[in-house]
Amino acid sequence: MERALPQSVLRAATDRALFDEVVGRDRVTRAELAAATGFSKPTVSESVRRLTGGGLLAATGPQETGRRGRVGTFYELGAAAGWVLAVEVDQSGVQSWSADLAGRVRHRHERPPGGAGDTGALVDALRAVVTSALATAPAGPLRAVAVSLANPVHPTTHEVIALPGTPFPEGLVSPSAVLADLVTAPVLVDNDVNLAALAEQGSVGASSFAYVYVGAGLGLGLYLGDRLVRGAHGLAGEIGYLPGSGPRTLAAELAADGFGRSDAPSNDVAAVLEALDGHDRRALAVLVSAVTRVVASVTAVVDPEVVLLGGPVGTHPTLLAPVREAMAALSPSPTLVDHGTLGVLAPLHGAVRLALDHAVRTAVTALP
Amino acid sequence: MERALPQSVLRAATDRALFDEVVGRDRVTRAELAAATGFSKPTVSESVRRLTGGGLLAATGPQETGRRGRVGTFYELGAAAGWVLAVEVDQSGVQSWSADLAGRVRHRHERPPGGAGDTGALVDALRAVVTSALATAPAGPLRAVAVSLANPVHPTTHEVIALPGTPFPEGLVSPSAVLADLVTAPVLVDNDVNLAALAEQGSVGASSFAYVYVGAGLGLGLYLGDRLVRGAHGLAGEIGYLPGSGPRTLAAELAADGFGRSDAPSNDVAAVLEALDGHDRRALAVLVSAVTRVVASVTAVVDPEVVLLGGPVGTHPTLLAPVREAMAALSPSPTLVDHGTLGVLAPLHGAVRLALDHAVRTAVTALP
DNA sequence: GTATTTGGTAAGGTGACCTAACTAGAACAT
DNA sequence: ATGTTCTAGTTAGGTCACCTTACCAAATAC
Repeated sequence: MERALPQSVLRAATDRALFDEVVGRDRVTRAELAAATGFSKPTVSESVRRLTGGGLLAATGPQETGRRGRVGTFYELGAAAGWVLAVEVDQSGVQSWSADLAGRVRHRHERPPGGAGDTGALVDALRAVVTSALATAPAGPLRAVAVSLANPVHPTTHEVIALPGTPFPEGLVSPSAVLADLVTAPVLVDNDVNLAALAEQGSVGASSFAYVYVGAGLGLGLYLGDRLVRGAHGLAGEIGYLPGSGPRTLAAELAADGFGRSDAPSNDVAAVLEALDGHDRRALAVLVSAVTRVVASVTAVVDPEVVLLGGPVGTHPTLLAPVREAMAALSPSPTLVDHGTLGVLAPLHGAVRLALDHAVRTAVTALP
Repeated sequence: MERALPQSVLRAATDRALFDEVVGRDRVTRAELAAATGFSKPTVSESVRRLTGGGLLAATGPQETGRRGRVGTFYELGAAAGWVLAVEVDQSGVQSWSADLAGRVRHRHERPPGGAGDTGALVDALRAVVTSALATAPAGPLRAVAVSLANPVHPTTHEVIALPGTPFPEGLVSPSAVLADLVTAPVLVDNDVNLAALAEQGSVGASSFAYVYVGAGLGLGLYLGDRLVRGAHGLAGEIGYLPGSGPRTLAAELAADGFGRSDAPSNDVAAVLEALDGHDRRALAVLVSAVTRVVASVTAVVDPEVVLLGGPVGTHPTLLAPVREAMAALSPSPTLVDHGTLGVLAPLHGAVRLALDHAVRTAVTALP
């Protein structure tokens, strides 16, 4: 057995807490930090010295304060603290956000999709987007890249997992390999729905949380006990494989119910939305039944505090009320069901959060 | 924000690691501990001094060693380190195990069940069992009591949750209230299937693990990322509420399929087992379909490394092969499906583990 | 101009860990 | 039998991350 807790984790935790506090408040003095975090003034001074030394924080000019005594030195996020890059890769192309370490998005870039199944075009677009992002890089080092991918990803190897009938076969690339020569920062890769869940969880704040995505594919992101649940093989949330009402999977039944596309193994989102907008009662019934199956399954298995519906179909306004009603009749758990609020941007928000967390954690542990 | 990590967590972690190492090896010298854990010899001596001072460890006589140099002082679990009490309360009565802090069971007690729905008899039996256990108490203080209950339990309040149609209505008692005047140690209460999962997980060692119980009731225990998942409202694993093939829940469908008892809202285990033993093809098909629905749902939602089947019906030998086959056809995840090995004793084993963990953790943090 | 209030530093202490160098005691070699 | 060699454990002293207490510094209030 190895050392359980090296002494330095204390220091890293302190530095992290103070850094987060500064970022959360924009501009603070050390005295305010001490009062807010409970650390002693000398400890705060020591930690802030490390953080400014590493460039993560910077002293700023004095500030008019209504208060009485001496005006203190204010600190804020360092100008060259660095940045993170969030990239989303899906059927609608490649999109990136460059954000500073406070999570503020500075630049956006995108490229249209190549043809369906055209992996070469996708790789080119990914490299082009990252190249543009690097060309307009904010000050300071790039500390982490997080890539959102519309395919399952292995939790430890970051290898993309090929499933039979994936709606996004061109996405079977290894972003870390593709970007290896462009970028030295660590490249984190995760499933788009997992990242959307991470983002929506951040808005809701529930520590036990599920995000159900209904669009071209069916997906689920789970956040339990302050951690994203990715599954032993990266296949947690692959709810297309939930059992349907027959012997087939839910995804297969939806396809057989006339929601599949003829040109790809995914749902025909446009057709579904049209049917819902036109108050097609059969379409509504089928979708409500499918979404209810998903929500009921998740509730029965992990009993989250909140379930949010997302994706172009999941956020359709006609869906929520009947699903809630069906759940109330079916399940004894008072789990809340609602719409997600971040829309198509959820995965990018989640990627920023993932990259940020990694960036700050490593930066803080590497301090002098 | 409060202090993130008090310095003393380091000490507690060290003491805990060394205590566990001693328990795991029976008798060890400090030098061996230092080598095995990576702590320095002075640190080990210091920690062992605290642990012996608190009675958790004790020095033992010298031991023949084939080695060359000086013979060291051997340490083992202290004679008066204390004990924990695991209690199971279900339809077959009340049963208790008294175990020392190494988890070795020292005494067993039990009482037959009262009549169905007779809460008064149940309370009496519970108090009688605990009274007997206290009468034959091992040396040292009782450090924790864990109660396994065949009903869902709220994760933080330990309140038992009443579900409509529970097969065990007489279990709607608060064990901590019932035992308050008998016992001063903390009383932990948890669902029997959760505890069974904890126990089976300990045998298997997978860090992402599900336990499916099929008996009078349907239940699921989940262990993800080194933690038991209890759900926001204590209803995680209530898989009777999974959607079935129709609009009803799986439990309702099983009942409608002729497996329900006329005298209680639960499955007729004797009838099911008889049907399976008699190679009743329809019964087998219905059960395989139901169990497959459960395993497939769990796999699709959380993708565990291993799923074990437990309970009188779940461990029936005719079930495993067809369920595995159906899963292979249905799910892309290479999740392993197997039988649990602890049988009806799983919840008691789990209760011991739960009580032990709590006992050792608190004992170690309270050291001088 | 002095009192008050607030920001920050200096000095010194504590607890949990470390390494290096020692003593204690047994087994083996000659 | 006596020294060598090996293992167990202690002592001494260092480091690191935190703490408290006391002080200095600089602003506003009166």
